[in-house]
Amino acid sequence: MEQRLLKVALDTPLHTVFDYRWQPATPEEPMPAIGQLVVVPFGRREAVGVVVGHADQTDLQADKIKDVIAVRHQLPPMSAHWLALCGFAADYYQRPLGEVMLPGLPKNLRALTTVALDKALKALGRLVAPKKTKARRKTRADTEAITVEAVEPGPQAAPDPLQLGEAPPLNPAQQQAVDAIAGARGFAPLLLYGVTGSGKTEVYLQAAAAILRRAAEEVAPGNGEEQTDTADPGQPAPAPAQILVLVPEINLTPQLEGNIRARFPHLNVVALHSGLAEGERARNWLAAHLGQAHIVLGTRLAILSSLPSLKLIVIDEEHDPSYKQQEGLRYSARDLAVWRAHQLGIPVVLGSATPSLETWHHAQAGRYRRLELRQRAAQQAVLPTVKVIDMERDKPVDGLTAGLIAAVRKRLEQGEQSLLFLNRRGYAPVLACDACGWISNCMRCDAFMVVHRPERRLRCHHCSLELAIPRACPTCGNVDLQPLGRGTQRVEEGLQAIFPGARVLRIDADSTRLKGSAQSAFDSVHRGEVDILVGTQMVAKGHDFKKLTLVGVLNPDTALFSHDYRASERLFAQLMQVAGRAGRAGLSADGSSGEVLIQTRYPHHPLYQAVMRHDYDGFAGDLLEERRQAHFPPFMYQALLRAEARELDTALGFLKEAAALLDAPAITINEPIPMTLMRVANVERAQLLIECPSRPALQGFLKHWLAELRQLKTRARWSLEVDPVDI
DNA sequence: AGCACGCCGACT
DNA sequence: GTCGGCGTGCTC
Repeated sequence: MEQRLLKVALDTPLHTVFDYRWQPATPEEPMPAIGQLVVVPFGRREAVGVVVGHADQTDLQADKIKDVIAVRHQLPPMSAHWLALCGFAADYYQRPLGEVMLPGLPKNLRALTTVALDKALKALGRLVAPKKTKARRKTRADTEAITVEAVEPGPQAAPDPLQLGEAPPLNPAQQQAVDAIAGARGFAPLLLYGVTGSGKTEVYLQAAAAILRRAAEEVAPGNGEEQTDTADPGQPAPAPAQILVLVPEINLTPQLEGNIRARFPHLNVVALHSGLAEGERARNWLAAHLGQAHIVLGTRLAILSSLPSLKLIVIDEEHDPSYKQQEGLRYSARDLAVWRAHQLGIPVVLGSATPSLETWHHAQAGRYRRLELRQRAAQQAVLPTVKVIDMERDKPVDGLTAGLIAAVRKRLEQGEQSLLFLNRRGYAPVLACDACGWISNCMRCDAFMVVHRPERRLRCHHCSLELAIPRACPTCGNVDLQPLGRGTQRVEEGLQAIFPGARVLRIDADSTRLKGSAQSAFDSVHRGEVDILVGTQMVAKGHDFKKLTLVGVLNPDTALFSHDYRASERLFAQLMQVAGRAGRAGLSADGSSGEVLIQTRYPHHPLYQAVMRHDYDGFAGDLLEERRQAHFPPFMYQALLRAEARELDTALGFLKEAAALLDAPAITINEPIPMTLMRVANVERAQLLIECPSRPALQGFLKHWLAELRQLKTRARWSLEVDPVDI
């Protein structure tokens, strides 16, 4: 019997694919290929799905099967590799296939009409062509300037589209890294381990250049001659190779995007992240899918994009927590990148000054090759001096010790910039009544409402409930309510009082709520219009402030005693990262290197001691040993079953039932426990941790267990997270 | 998840 | 008499 049925993946939480009948509209219409997008009726509505298989029979009753409505023939089908990637992610994270495949597609491709899709396709056929001619014109001008002394190129010679912007010379360690990446054959996971400012970006750029160049030579051995016979003038030629560069947050790394575009002026570089407008996102996604884009620079979601000629994946700041999606399909873009590279047999570069312990462990075990950059690449730049200020001896006033104030004053006098880092936004984390003990609890969450003084509001950072700051205590009427502790707003206020003439700027989620305001804030720092910058982790990433020579860390101690065993790993990375902001451009006016001052009550804590020595190796070694002994990741694989309900007992009851359901050797099912933040927005939450030293054994168990769980009748909403990061 | 159907309370 | 609450059930 002829194959007339299509297996279609749809974006629904149902763990199945759906069968549809296909009838050609005309006798010539070809059967939709696997990977093709189709429109199908689904329940009362219509939906776009992906064809994942062909069949000629089904168990379903014939009258239940509906016809495919339309086939998106104008789009080439998704590649077998992309389908395999989605299949892996669906299996691994225990989610339906359609939930992996479809939410990652731009909305314009999932629309029921093709208007936006056709517009984007048309724009790509047109937009890229003029861009190319423009680039060529520029090339010709460059060539003329250079060829005055060089050999005159033949009049017919086409300009080399791979001609690159000027690349600075590499130091030996960088050169070795580039050679290792570009020279890799087959799957090659490489850890590029180098402190901030050691020139990792240059390694990415030159390795990318080498790979693109080699691919171009393989495609056209005739030394840059164009294949004119097959080329369709309206359709740009596919890129000989594609490079995917992942960054944690694109808005915080505009410099990288600028560097890539400047280095590869003749290549098609596209961005993929959630901040793009729909039209642009669709165009960029299509440029990648059609093979037109040479370089895709994106956030974690870009790992699920279609890249038919992918030859290299780079993950910058691979340790960054934002590579883990924290809702829906809770995937790790870093882990999927490694899988993808493995499946394609290509190199994947994991870059970091403070690698995740998982990656470090792989490198130590020899599974990942370690490439090390020991020195800062800029000639005068040296590592900043890190010191601790003992808050027991130098008591802070308004959160600032005399030592830190003196250091800031010195930088002011030298006309240099200071950055004060504090991971707490708002004015004060809690408002309290001295008289009766009332504190500003959120009425919907187990959390305090944070004082926001400029807005004169109390805000819950978990459910975003807002109230005006009460004028008097709601329980006893006392008018003297005290803000306890301090956030960035209060530090900003304190600094203004201490340094009345200084220009203080606060950068945090509150001050940059408006679109584009973060960029303009950073620009004003770059222009030297700011003396003292106060900020949360937003300021720790990416930015290279030339005049910044002092970094003060106000009170990082809380992370030392967190119940989350990953807190110290994160704190170390954060301190190293923010420390890297100091003195990137070179020496301070007084001849010293950049300076980092950490205010703490525990100056002898091993974590701070390691930061002072810039000793990631030692710190990571100790931490890994602790993890080994405590049977924590990366020596243990975990999954977390979460449940939430209006009543805590409903959630706990479900988890207890789940825990009793199946037993398996080597699988540890812990006691269900209420979550640290038990109640959010009036929903009670609890969780159950499952552990196993073998990843395949855990995977096998989860598959059966979840099938059973789906049979349970419960009022609790539940979800499973594989490889959880926040426990 | 959507989006239906379905069966009980307060409104014009 | 209708609007609408969200419980239950289905989607090829």
